[in-house]
Amino acid sequence: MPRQVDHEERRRRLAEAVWRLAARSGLEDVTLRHVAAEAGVPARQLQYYFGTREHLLLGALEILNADAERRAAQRMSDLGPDPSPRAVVRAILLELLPLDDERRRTQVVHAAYFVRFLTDPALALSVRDSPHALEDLVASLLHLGQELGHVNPDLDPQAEAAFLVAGAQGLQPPVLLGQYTPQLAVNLVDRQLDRLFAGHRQDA
Amino acid sequence: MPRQVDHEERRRRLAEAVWRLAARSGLEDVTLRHVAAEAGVPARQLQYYFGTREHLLLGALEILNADAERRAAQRMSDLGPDPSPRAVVRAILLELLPLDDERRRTQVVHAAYFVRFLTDPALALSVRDSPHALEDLVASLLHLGQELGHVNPDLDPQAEAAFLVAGAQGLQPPVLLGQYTPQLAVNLVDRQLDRLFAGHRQDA
DNA sequence: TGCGTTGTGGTCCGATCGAACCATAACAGA
DNA sequence: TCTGTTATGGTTCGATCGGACCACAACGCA
Repeated sequence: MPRQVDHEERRRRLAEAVWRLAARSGLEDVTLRHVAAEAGVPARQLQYYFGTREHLLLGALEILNADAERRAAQRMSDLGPDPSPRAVVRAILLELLPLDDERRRTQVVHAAYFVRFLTDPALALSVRDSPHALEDLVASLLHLGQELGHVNPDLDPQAEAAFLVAGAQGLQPPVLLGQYTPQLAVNLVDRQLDRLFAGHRQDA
Repeated sequence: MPRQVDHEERRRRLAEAVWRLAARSGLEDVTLRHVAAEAGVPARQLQYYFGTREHLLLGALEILNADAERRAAQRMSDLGPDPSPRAVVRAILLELLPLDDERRRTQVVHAAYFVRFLTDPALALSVRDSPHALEDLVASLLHLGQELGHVNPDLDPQAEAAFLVAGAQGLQPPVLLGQYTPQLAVNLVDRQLDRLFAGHRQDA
């Protein structure tokens, strides 16, 4: 194999150019020429590494999702050993808020792709593979919290988890638009956690 | 004035074609030719009634927003005279869910425009004119509910209102993607209303 | 030293883009 | 009936689109 080149590295650089353009003005402006100019390479490279524009969009999204997942996993393990259910739920929800440039970028790019998710079957797989994974995870943590006596045993973990996740996701637009500060969004989430983790009985 | 033509009617028809295309595959496919074909008119008409493509996108969005506002107002008045705070809050939140074709279309088109809202100053005005109007309205209704003894006086109306609205808005994507049924989303909202309108003291 | 695979750069093609341009049909008022 | 505004249709332009094509540089292997 001649001309040793790191394919993954190349694809990542091109994908990053796609993200920047998509976040700036939507998929509309993600043309092969613009991406090439943004990445500082001849347009021909895009064909070589991704083939068609459709594959470029799909590939860029996959890399973005893989990155986001890795960062999320990292922040989860940063919680240390044996984190409380509340801390884990909080970390999950904060992952859904645009609290830094990486999360902001991920969420804006997802917004740019969203309408395509509705119709494009290839892209739909990127989001539908585990539709309720987050909600189920939060629900199980709430259930665990109930067993530990941190959470009111009367409430329905699944329903509360679903609304918690929806709430965090619904806080994205106003924060991205600058209507809410990130801090306010975090406060709103914490307030809900205060309510749920009210500690009805400290003993098991 | 010759050739009596209802301009508003024409612009509406063209705007509807924009909505259909935008909802189907995003702003990317909203080209002058596609819109003309979708509306069944020569492309020239779009120039005449909207000027540039940019003005077409902006105009179509304004008509969409005006329609949505009118429908919302209609459903509010359908609540009858002297509706309970809970009924009004519920109606507001359900307006944010894709429960029929019109709401679904409105919300999908908004999603298609979203990334533009972040950067395009002209479009930003369409959403930023009253950033907290909904939250404030819900908050005032929760406060009224507290005075009527329908709502726990301990909770913070503004914070709960903000999270309610965010939650409803965050339920849009899973419903649009078919991961949640509309009925499930409504149930989740009603569950939160059950919690908030717990009726701590029935007398004032 | 060739040889064949791998990667790069530049160019070209047909299609389509947004928008300008022009001719003319329709019709209210003089 | 004539006139000028209003509206419509069709055509054309330069730019840009996605993607195909071709020549060739780089390099491991025989």
